[in-house]
Parts: sequence; structure tokens; C-alpha cells
Amino acid sequence: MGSTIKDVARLAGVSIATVSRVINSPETVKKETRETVLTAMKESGYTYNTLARSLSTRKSLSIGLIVPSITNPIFAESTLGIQDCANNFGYTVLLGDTDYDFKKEAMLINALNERRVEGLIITTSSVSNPYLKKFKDEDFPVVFIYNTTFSEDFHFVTIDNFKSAYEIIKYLIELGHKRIGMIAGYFDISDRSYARWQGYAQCLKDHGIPQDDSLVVQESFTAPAGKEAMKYLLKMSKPPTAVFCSNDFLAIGAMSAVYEKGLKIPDDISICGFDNMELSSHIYPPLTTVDQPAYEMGYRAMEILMRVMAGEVTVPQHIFLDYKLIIRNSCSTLNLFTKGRKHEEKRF
Amino acid sequence: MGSTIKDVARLAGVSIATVSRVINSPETVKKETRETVLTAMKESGYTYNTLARSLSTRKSLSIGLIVPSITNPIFAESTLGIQDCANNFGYTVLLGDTDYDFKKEAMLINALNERRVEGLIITTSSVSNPYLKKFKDEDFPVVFIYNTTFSEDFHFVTIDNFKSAYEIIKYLIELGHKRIGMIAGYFDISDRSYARWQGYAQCLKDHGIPQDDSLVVQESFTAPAGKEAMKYLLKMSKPPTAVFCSNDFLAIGAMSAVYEKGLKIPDDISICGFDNMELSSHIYPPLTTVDQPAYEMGYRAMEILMRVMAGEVTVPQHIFLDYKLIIRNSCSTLNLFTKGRKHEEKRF
DNA sequence: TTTATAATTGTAAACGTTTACAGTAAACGT
DNA sequence: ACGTTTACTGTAAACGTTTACAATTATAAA
Repeated sequence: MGSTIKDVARLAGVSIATVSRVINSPETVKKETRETVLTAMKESGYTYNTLARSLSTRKSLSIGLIVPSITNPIFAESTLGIQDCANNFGYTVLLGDTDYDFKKEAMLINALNERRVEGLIITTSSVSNPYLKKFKDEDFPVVFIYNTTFSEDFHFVTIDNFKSAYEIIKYLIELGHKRIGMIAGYFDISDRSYARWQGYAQCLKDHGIPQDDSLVVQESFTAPAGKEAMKYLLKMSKPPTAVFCSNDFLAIGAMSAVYEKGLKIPDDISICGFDNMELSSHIYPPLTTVDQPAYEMGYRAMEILMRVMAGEVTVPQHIFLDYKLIIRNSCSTLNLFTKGRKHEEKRF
Repeated sequence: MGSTIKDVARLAGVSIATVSRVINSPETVKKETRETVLTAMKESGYTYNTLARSLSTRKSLSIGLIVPSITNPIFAESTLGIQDCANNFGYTVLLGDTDYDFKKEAMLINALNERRVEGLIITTSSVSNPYLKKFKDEDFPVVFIYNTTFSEDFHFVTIDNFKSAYEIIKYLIELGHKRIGMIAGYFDISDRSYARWQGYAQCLKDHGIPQDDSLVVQESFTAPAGKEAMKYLLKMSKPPTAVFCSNDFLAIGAMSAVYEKGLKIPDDISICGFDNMELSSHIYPPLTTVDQPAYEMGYRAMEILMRVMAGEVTVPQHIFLDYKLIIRNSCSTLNLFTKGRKHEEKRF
């Protein structure tokens, strides 16, 4: 138990160097000795010490991953993609969850540095933080995922949050909706949510629909929050006829608020989300949303990170993956008559 | 950049030992020198090297966590609990996802050993694997979560899967159901699913309801799988009037199959799940399920692991956390007349 | 054979810490 | 002033690897 290269060497009657060699370049050691070493390893119950290797080679063969919430299947999926890719290269990924707290984020980055990760994949909750500059200065390998705010200096892989939001709002408008609300994740915590709002706002503007700020409410990215937000929206004197949620969690929460009021989706109100998590196609009614390729997002990011770490790539990589509007049954054409009546009935 | 304790020492004009001391036991070094060292650290951009510490002290201050699927919010939640607790003790957690593949599981365990984790929290997908014996023999600190099959030798924290399943089936029976199906996760991969099935079977037996094996179908733990399974069940000549799913994912998938057939929940068929993930209360209809305290599961497991690693505890800890039957609106009393009619209408 | 070359192995320093031990300086008691 | 304790600091070995270099042995060429 707990045997080292030294023990193996003694047992096999060779030097520690050759033991090291049978581990790292077996072809350079004579077959016979290689085999005695191998059996010596078995017998002594040797297990390799990655830590010592890292110290000696100054390569940890590990990268850090920082996500806002591993509980969100989008990030969980990406994690899988990252891990799969990393493993292909013999790398381990060290995961940290920030809970959308940038203080925690900074601490995690520090912890990962102390563990000598060779690179970082991160979706940051605070796009304008000091350590970002530091990454740049020390040109430490970092690739951002999901974030959309760094156009210039950094590597990132993401989707076009602005355009995708624009597109889904356009779809809503084409269905006849004019009074369109938005339940957004907090802008200061999620640049994606902000970008989606921008798409929302621009699209309204382009279609001559006046913007009503009281129709957009910021919340945390959870179903309960979506529910609360929707309750608020439904209580308005002139509630929206459709609402765009910047996340499927919010959308599902919003839907439940609608049901609790005894209204129907999409007949009485249209709701759409963002992310297309697996569950969203199975709920009732199936949720209209925009699909992000979460697994691929992670995989691609890791690929790029590998190339950056290898020094093969120096100019900032800006990858926009394809998103896709997924039209299901949670949005319908506006029927002014019904909507008006129903709402009034309910309100008084 | 990349400065070491040695650089700091030189810069501050002290020995590396004192630098180490200001890091580990600042109170033992004179205030003045401490401060010069501290500023030297700043100036040289020193960042601590955990790897070297680990090598020297033979403590990695890290533990491994192995889950079947981080994409499942239950495991994600537990991960959070584990991480929070671990951080309180200055420990880092290294996460691995097995995708319910025990081959992958073995590889992960090995990888974690090479990284010299001091302990392991795991929900294993193969309860009867050789390395489990190894843990025992080498008495390596391991605590299992969610697994229910190790009554004797190991530490674990879980809920009583048998009893909880028994209870929810009893509830169904009290509602008048006799033809109760089950959509289960694969037994060979999930001992929990198997235990739940046992609870299901025992409860039927205790209530004099004959068991019909064609009513229980094993699947992977996903919504699409649940949907397929439900489709199969609905196609039977005598479909169940209620079905118990061993996971909320499966339940939600099952529900969508029901809707697609034009049937209503719970009027035409009752469905219940297991886990009580956050979303389950927000879907329509809100899902009847059993709640597992996922976060606490992780937190408690980590607490125990700490005590085991510290040698404070040697007799196997067997912790059963409280589960809770959560009755919502996806199950209703059996109405023989309606059910019969509707099914017949649909079938022909 | 002998020599040159290739294949195989060993020696020892290095990676960045911690820590037992020894040393020195300051403070205290008398 | 002295010895003694206390506070602080330095020296050097150790943790388990890798790797440049040297040394040895085997092989091929002459």
C-alpha cells in the first residue's frame, strides 16, 4: 500500500529512472526488464502519483471549469462535452460552481490557480472583472463559453444571443402579438440575458412596437422566480399577451403561474423560453424555445483551449455555434377577442 | 509571473522556511518580517503551489466525487452540498461523471487515486464490483450516497428507497388503483431503482394485488425513455390505470406520452415520480412524487467523510435521511367507468 | 578481433513545498 | 552582569516524480 517508484525499483532490482521509463516510454526499455518492472508494480500495489509528476514536469494536465450553476442542465451538458474532450487529451477537469456570485468566482479562480490548472473554461458572471485583464496580461489560456460580451481580446464560443432572441420575438410578432413581455435573468449577472433583452428590444423597435419597460422583469434563473415574475405580469392592468423568458426554467415557472390563474397556454397567453433543455419538449404544452448546442459548446471550447495551451493558436477565436428556433405548442396566434374577454373575466 | 517561495525569500531577504511560515503559521513570525514577506509576495506575483504542498505533506486536501449523471438535478444538487461542506474544511472536490457506465466508473476511480484524493463519495452503478472490496481492504475512506445495497461494511447516506416506494404505491392503492405499472430505471445499473421496485412489488402483494410483470418496464433514466415506456404501456390490451416512475424524468416523459395520446392526467391515468426535482412542482399537472433531500444528502456525506478521513469514526455509518411523499395533482382516485370507456374509445 | 554505434540503464539534480532541528537574538529573572 | 528562557529564523532533508547526462552493455561494421 502506498508504494512509490522507489519501492518498485528496489523490488525489480533496477533504478528509479527505468521504472519511470516503463511508465512513460515503455518502448525504450528492454522487454525483459520492462516485464519485471511491471510485475513489481503489481506486487507492490503501486499507484502512480500525478501530483509528483506535475511538480516535476510543471504540467498539471488539468484545466479548470467554472460555471454559474451546475444545476442548470445546460451547464451540466457542457461540462460533459468538456470532460469528454479533455479526457481524450489526457486532461482532467476541475469543476467549480459560482452560484452566479462573482466573489465566489474570484475565489474559485484563485483556488484553481493554486492547483496549477493549465487553462480555464469559464462562463463568467461578471464580465468586467479585474482578473479578466490579468488573464490577458499574463496571457493565461482561457476560453469563455456562453458569454457574449468579449468581442475583442478573448477566445470564446457561444451563440448569437442577440439574433436568436430577435428571431423568437419576431416569431411572436408574426403571430400577431404586440404586447410582449420578457422575464429575464438579472442583467448584471448574465450578459447573455442582457443580450437577449437587447434582441427583444431591437425587434420591437424595428416593428414599430413601442417599448414598455414595465413588461420586462429581471429575476434569478429559476422556475420559482419565473412563477413570481409571471404572477406580477398577470396582475398588470394590461398584461402581455406573450412573454419571452430568457431561460426554460423561467418559462416553466411562468407557465405554472398561468395555470394557477386558471388560464390556458397558448390560448390565453403565449410563452416561450430559451435553452431547449431536454425536459422542455416533454412538458405540456411542449415549450417553444431556442436550442443551444450545450454539449458541443463545451466540446468545442475544450478543443480550442487545447490548441491555445499548445501555443498553436494566438489570435482570439470567436466561435458562434448554430442556435435553432424550436417551435412547439406554447405560443399561438393572437386572438384579440378571446384574450381580452378572458383577461377581464379573470381580473375582476 | 510563476514565482516561487524561493523567489519571494530572496526578494524579502529571508529563508524559504520563513516564507512558508508566513503562509502556514503567520503568528510565529515577527510582524516586520511577515510584512516584508507579504509585500515581496505581492511584488513577485507569487501564487501558492498546492501540488508541491500535497507532495510534501502527503495530503492532497481533495476528495473525489463520482456520480452517474451530473445532468440529473438530484446529483447536481448533491454535488453542491458536497462542495459547500468540503470548502468549509478547505477541501476541493474532483468530480467525475460515469454516465452509468461501470467501466468508466473504474477508470475514474483510478484517475482519482492517481490524483491522491484522500477520500471518495460515490453513487456507484455497480454495487458488486471488485474495487469495492479493495476499498474495504485498504480501508480507504469512502462514503456512498443514494446507493442502498451495502448494509454492512460501508458508510452510506441515503433514503429508504424500499419504504418510500412502498408508501407511494400504497397511496395509489388507496386511491382505488389495482392495475399499477412501473417505469423503472435499469435494475442492473441502479440499485435504488431495484429497491423501489421491491417496495412496489411488496406493497402490491401486501394488498392482495396480483403482480403482472408485463406492467413493469426498465429503461434508462431519461424523459424520452419514459415516454417510450409509457407508449408501450398504453398500447397494452389492459393498460395500467396508474404508473409509478422511479424518477421524475421518467414521469415527465411518461406524461408527455399520455398527452400525445389525447388522454388526460390524472383523469385518465395517474402518474407519479420520484426525486421531487424543482421543476416537478411547476409542470402541469404538478407531479406527485417523493422528495429526496439532495443537497443535504451531499452535505451529510461529506461531513461523514471528513470524520472518517480524520479517523474519528470507524464503525460503518448508515444514515437514512427523511424522504417525503409529495402529493400534488398527477394522481387521482380511480373512476372505473370513465377509464374503461376512454381507453376503449382510444384503442379501437 | 577491434572499433564504432546503438540500445539500455543508472546517477543525480530538479520541481516547490514542509518541517525537524539547530542556531541566533532578544527578553527575562536574579 | 549572568544564565535561562523565549521568540524568531535558517539549514537541509524529504515528498515522488522526470530527465539530462553519463555509464554500461549489446550489436554491427570492419
